[in-house]
Parts: sequence; structure tokens; C-alpha cells
Amino acid sequence: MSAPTSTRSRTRNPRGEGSRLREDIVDSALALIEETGSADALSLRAIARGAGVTAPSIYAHFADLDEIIWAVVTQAFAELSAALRAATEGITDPVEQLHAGCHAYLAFAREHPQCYAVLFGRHGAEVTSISRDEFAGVSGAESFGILVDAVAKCAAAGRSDSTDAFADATAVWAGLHGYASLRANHLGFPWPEGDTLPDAMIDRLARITA
Amino acid sequence: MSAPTSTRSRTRNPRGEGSRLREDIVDSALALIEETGSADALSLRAIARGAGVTAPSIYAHFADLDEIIWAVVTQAFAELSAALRAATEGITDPVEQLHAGCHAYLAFAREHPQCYAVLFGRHGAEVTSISRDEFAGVSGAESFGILVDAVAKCAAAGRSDSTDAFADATAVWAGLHGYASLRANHLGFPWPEGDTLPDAMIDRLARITA
DNA sequence: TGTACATCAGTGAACGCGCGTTCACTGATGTAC
DNA sequence: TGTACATCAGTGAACGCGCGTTCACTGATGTAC
Repeated sequence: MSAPTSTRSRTRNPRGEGSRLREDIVDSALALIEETGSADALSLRAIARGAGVTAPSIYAHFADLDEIIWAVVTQAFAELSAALRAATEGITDPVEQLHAGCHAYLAFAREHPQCYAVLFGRHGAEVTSISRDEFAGVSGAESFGILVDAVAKCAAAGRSDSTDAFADATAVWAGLHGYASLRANHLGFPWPEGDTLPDAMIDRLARITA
Repeated sequence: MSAPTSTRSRTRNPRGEGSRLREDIVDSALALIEETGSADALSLRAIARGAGVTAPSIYAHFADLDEIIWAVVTQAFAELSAALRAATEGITDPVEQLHAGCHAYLAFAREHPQCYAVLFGRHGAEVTSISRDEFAGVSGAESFGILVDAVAKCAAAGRSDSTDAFADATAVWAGLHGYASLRANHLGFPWPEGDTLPDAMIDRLARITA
């Protein structure tokens, strides 16, 4: 995540660069989500305070709170994709690559729990149903595509029994998400030590053979 | 869920039965969660309105909002356990029993999505870490126990390769939760038709053999 | 080069609203004598 | 059996607060002449 902008006063942006405030607003919203632990508790005034600006200034850049959250989701998905790409590039063994991507996903969830919750909770949602092909254009599709590719490579290399990489990647995603979400929220549950569970889940759901 | 209490005026409880209002308050909170789609947007005044009572009346029964939510969680977990027990009792085949329980879990999540989110989101959390043995006493442990038993029975019957029913039940739970949560929140994702994914996930995660 | 002006980033005061919480109270009903 | 009283469920007004949104404004800065 970007560095949170503090409450301290800011110097006014020079002519023609007023749109810098837009980024500051998104950063402030992200920082608030991580601090307060919920995107539902976000207030426009608090975001403005965080960006070092008065509330009405927001309206020059966003129509309402939803528009800010939308911008946050878009930015956070971009950061997730970048993290996944960074974690998987350079690895040649397909099973290792799959595991590396999955662990990067879990690390993102662990390190930015509230941001993760925004992406994969109520706010990351699309309202209408779409097909696999249409899905390619949607926020988050890039991240998911990395996962599908990894499963497909495992199958192509004979390391997985998968015959439908998209479906099996979906299963892996669901498993990872469930683990990340429960792990973050149910601290009292006696989780197995050493984080061995995700690896076992990934192998079974991606139908890894060897 | 219990029937939601409407906003209409209520007749005052007779002497000695003032604690009936307690139930009305919890019902109102549950109904509001399902309606508005979030437990974070709950307000004490709205709950009171829903229960047909003025806001200060709440304080005779609950110290604050958190106490109400705690009561909601406890009641909802009891309803989930009842649903799981109803779905699994009478089934003798262990694999069938496992599937029946899992489908009842998914049905609960589908039919009471917001209530489900309260149970397995931020609010169902315990703060401190506990062991497997201590876990038995916690809210939700009963529901989870049903799942562990089902996996253990499959293993005992030679229908699963599981050597640690608790760990594999945890994996199944994570898988189910991930599927239920993403399915509810990411309506735009191209989910496979016919809900075949959960069955595949259950079998793989519970290490079902035949 | 100097000056008037338009543009632009952002302010500050004000509005009505729902909130949590407090307080003194009301009025029905069971109980003691 | 009648009456005074204590108890109890719940009310209604009031408080200070942060909220979203509006409006007229300020003051710095680039630009046209």
C-alpha cells in the first residue's frame, strides 16, 4: 500500500495539478480502512481530514463516497496483481510457481487485512452475471488470470490432473479466500501450526499429482 | 431465523416478563442485519424502532451495541447447528452425511447471507488463541464438531484417506466458507453452473477416495 | 515590462439529520396490611 | 374486601456530536494585452 497521508496541513497544489488531491484522497481512504478496520465506517469528512483538506474539497474529484471506494478497489486490485506477478516471475517449475502465487495472495491478505476485505467482501462485487470471456475485463480478472495460468501450466506439464484450469483455479481461489478470511477473523480457532494447511489445500484443489 | 418484529407499536409486557423485550431486541437486530446488509450499519435507535420501543428501553437489557451483536451471534450459531443436525441425522452413509452437512451449511449461507457474514466475518471472532480442546466450549464449536465427526466417520469407513479429521475438516470448512463468501459477494464472477464446484471441493479437501 | 483579469484550488460557515446516552417521569399492576 | 404503596416496563425531552451537502467566498497564479 502507499504511505498514508497524515492529518497535518498540506501545501496547496499548484495550478493545473489539482488532480494530485485525487490520489491523496484515495490514499487517505486506504489508510483509514486499514486503521479502523472497516470500509463501512468510512466517512467523507474523515477521508478529507486524512488528506489534510476540508470536506467540500472532495466534491471536486468524487461525486460521493461510493466513487472513492470504487477508486480504492481499483488501486488495490492493481497492487495485488503486481504482488502476484512479482512473486511468480522467474520461477520455472509450474507447481512451485503455483505455490508462490498462492502464498503471495495469502501474504497480501495477511498484511493488508482490511484492504483485502474490501476487495473480496461486499465492495469488490459486480452486480450482473457475466461469462468467462467477459470476465477478462473486470477488476481483479488480471489477478485471477495469473492463477488460472499457473494451474494450466501444471496440467500441461503433467503435474496436475486438472482438465478445466478455470474451474480448478476457481476452487483454489475459494479455498485460499476461505482460509485467509477465517484465519484473519477467527483468531480463537485452533489453527494448525506452521501454516501447513494452505499448501495441502492448494495441492488437493489444483489436483497436483506428484 | 425468527420472524422479524415490525415497527408497529407493541403492547407493554406484563410484570415480571419484561425480559421478553430482550428477545424482541435480538430479533429486530437480526432482521435489520438481513435487510440493510451489514452489521456495521446497525444503530441502537434503529433496533429499538424495529422492536417497537424507544431507544432508552434498550439499556434495561443490554449495556451497548456490542452486547446486542454478541447475543445475535450466539443465537445465529444455535440456528446453524440446528440446521446442520437436521440435515445430517438419519443418514447412514458417511460420505452422504458429509455432503448433506456441507450443503446445509451452504444453504444457510445462501439464505441468510448477512447473518452468515456476521457469524464468519469480523464479529464471530474470538480474540485469544486457544487449543483444540478448549475450542469445544466456544460459540460455533458445535457446528464445527458436526463437520469433524462426519470426516472422521468417512475415514473410519475407509471412504477417506484422512489421518487428521480435525485438520481436514478445517480445510473443508475453509473451502466451504470461501465458496459461500465469494459466491455471495462476487455475483459477476463466471461461476460454474449447477453448483458442481462445492462437491468437488469437499471430496478433495476431505480426501474422499471412492 | 506592467497591469488587469480569468482561472483554479481550496476554505469556512451553515443547514438539517440521526446518532448514543442521560434524566426525570408516568402509569399499570401486583402486594402488604 | 379495600386501600395505600412499591415495583416495574417503558416514555419523552434533552444534550452534544459527527455526518453529508450547499453556498458564497478567498487568494494565489498563470495569461492576454
